[in-house]
Amino acid sequence: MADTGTQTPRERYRAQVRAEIKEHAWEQLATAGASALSLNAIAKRMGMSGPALYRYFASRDELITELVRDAYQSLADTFRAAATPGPDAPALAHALRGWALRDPHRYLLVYGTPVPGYQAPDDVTTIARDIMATLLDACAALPSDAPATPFDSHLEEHREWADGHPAPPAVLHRALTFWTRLHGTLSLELAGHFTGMGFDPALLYAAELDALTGPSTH
Amino acid sequence: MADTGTQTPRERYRAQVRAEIKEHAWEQLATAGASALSLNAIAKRMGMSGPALYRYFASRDELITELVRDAYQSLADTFRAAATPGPDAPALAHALRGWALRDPHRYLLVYGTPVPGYQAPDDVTTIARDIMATLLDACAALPSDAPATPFDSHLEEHREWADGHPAPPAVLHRALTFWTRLHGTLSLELAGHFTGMGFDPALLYAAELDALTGPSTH
DNA sequence: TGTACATCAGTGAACGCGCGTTCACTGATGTAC
DNA sequence: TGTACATCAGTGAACGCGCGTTCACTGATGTAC
Repeated sequence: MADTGTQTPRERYRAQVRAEIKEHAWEQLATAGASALSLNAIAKRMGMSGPALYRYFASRDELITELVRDAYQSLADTFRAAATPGPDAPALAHALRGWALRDPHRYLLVYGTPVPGYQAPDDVTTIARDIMATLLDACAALPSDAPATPFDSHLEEHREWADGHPAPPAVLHRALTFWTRLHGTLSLELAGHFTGMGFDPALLYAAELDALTGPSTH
Repeated sequence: MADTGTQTPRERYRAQVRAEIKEHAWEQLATAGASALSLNAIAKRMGMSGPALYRYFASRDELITELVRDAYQSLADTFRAAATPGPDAPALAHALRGWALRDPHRYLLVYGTPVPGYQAPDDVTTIARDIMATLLDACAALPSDAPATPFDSHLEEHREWADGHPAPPAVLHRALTFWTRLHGTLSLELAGHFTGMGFDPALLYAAELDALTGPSTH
């Protein structure tokens, strides 16, 4: 990630094995679920002995933390890329859904049922704020015609989470709404609650997006 | 649940112990998470030996299935109670949030990250449809002024999930939207994604409800 | 270019643990005559 | 009311398993002179 140029061969090898461990971890996450993640199983699938992994991760918890961090970072990168041509809420929405469907377990590691007792490290919060900032930019660029609601004034007094972003409360509200509505359809879809219902989840998602941005953008 | 009158003492005792096991299971679910549910641990906390529980549940999976079923049924009952004075969407919304906050792990067992490989039994689907029916009734009673969307016509052709309910597509759409939006804020709140953000999740939830029903109902 | 030494990846054995589940058994509770 | 039998709740031992993690060790890779 940083300083790739001045790596010694040993450092490069370490980074490579670490990455390979994480790849196997993702695989295992996808097939067996988050709580079944086992260092021994990963080692076995890599053709190594169990204790060998302790050269690369101090504990199982550290590996999970790393996976969570990577998941957040990957979403932040995806968002940033979707917003590079300029702030664009529909583009963010599509990027979010694509990112989630590409690897549902990565999405669930971030937004799924929290692991009891697990505490996300500080830098994850930083990345989360970065994601929110991109979203706020996009919502600020949206044409605004919605009337002010009581919740808007509540937000005016509780805007620390916007991290200094100059958006007016209506935009803060819209960003939150954007976030919760898309997450609502997406998480129900990923949890399988729409299977067997007949309709196309993608269209429901698109309908929610339209309601948020105005049908004109479609 | 059924036939309580003609129970023999032995049957009554069985039912009692089964209930006690489930209570301990919920407790353990709340403290250790869904995947850490252990028959042995439950038995120990009840002052029994591990194998004793096999008189009451054929396996760990059967116990979990029973918990899932109970969770669905309890939501269905809550919904039905909230709709007894008459179909009332805001009442359902408040009932849903109350039900979720009263026991977050029960909510998460239904709507959280799905356990890989776990397949819900058929009667759960039946209960889920019952819940949806109550919601459809409430949405049908709501004043309707929204313009028809492209998704509405898609729903017109994919309405099997409404299980014969005569609601027009706009109502189907509204019911789905009701469901996904409330779930969106609720699940993010329960997963802790709003902690440290400053605003009051209850107000965001109320704002979403207002947007769904029109501010007049508040 | 060669030798001595330090670094470090990986191994295998071991520890203690808890899990789900089976099995043969004991002892109490209920039933039939 | 009393005896013989069937039912069934619960026990303790056992099986096999996989887990996270530690430890002392081997052997290869890099570094310093």
